[in-house]
Amino acid sequence: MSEVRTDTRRPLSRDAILNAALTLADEQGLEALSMRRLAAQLGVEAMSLYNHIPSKAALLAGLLARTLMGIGTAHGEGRDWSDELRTIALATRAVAQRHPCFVQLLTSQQLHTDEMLLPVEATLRSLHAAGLDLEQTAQAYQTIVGYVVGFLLQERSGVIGISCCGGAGDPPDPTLPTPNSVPLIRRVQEDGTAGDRSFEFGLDLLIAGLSTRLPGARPRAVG
Amino acid sequence: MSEVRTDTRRPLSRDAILNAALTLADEQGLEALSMRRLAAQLGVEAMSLYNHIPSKAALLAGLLARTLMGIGTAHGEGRDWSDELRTIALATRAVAQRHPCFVQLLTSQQLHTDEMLLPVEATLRSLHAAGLDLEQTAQAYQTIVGYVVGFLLQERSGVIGISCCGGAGDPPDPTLPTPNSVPLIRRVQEDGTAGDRSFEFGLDLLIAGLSTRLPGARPRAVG
DNA sequence: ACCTGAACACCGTTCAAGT
DNA sequence: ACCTGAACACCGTTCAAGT
Repeated sequence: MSEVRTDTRRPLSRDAILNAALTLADEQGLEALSMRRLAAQLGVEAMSLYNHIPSKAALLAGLLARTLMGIGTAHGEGRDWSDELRTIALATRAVAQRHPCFVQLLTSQQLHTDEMLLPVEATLRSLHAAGLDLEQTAQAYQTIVGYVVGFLLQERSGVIGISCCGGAGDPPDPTLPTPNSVPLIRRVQEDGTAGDRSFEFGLDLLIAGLSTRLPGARPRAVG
Repeated sequence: MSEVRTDTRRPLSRDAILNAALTLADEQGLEALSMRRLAAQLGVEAMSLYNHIPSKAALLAGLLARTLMGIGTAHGEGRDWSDELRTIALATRAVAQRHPCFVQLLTSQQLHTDEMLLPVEATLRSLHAAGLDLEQTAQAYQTIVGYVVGFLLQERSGVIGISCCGGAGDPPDPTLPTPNSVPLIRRVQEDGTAGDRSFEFGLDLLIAGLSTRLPGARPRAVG
């Protein structure tokens, strides 16, 4: 309203842009995040953003890096590598629950900047330091991360899986379209997919399997 | 050249459109698939497509349904449910290798039409018929599909994981940008991620775990 | 019935101009 | 140094018009 209180309108930094972008993507979905809409939200013209961020791809990379940081490093939080893997898996799921756009962010771009690779590096280091050799480290990482991301994809936005049509999309048809074409899916849905329990079920299955197959476990990394 | 041989230019059906779209997406990447470019490839104007396909979303749904069909149903191909799960997992990976755009197709939209849900239904039926109850069926399905899709995401296009920066994107920087910021990732990459072996390692880990935890296995479904 | 041109409301991004 | 308007090359989609 009044152009006297210019103090309230903050000076538009890269950080402020990332903040606004993240809440916009979380609340309205990643597909609603356009440079023009983001600028409008910040009370500024679209082209002003390019003074702080080189491209939209860089913006998305920044969002992914920022959310990835929320996973943490789990350094020394577990007594052995399997505890650390478990901690990281649960932390990843927590981030996905805190930020609805996280999984889509993660699965729609490469981890090509060092900033985004840091959490990966930290996890690998944590496994390696716990006593796994290079191949075992890669194996454990790849298996667990595969499971976690795949599960989250099913959980969020109903992609792939069975989850009850929830997520970003609108309900496909209020009136059941074809009543009995896929009956078992409906029954499984009505039975209810037990989210937390189901996630930890598979997670513990994997970790237990890895523990018996990868002998390198050590009680505590010294130094 | 000659407008006499109109016979060679096929009459543009939904099927021909899907075929052209799939090869375009496989060869140039899903982000290169636009209605206008697809039409140009078919020697037609963009708006002509709307006579056969209601929207771009429907086009993508059709592509996903078509590629999903390639997984097959694995009905009676395995001796028990764990063999059937294994068959489905390997078939899914085979589709991903045959169609570079498959994983992106799968992780970027919901399975909201019955056409796309049919392979899921077939898999569930196969598990249920093998002796698992409803909750066990959901559990086994969710765990395996999570792992498979997550692994494929890492494998294709270097999303998430460690894989050697390959995939749809161009190499981020020929001159190594920051030589020692993420040293362990580089070492793991150079060590080489053993694709097939790594996939089956985790897969068998999961299936073995499921086998011991889900007691409902039966040697052969009767009828 | 099927194809088309023009048009609409959006995109990301560049660039010369403003302050 | 930072913001802006106009412009460019793209999108998906509608609609009235052609055959």
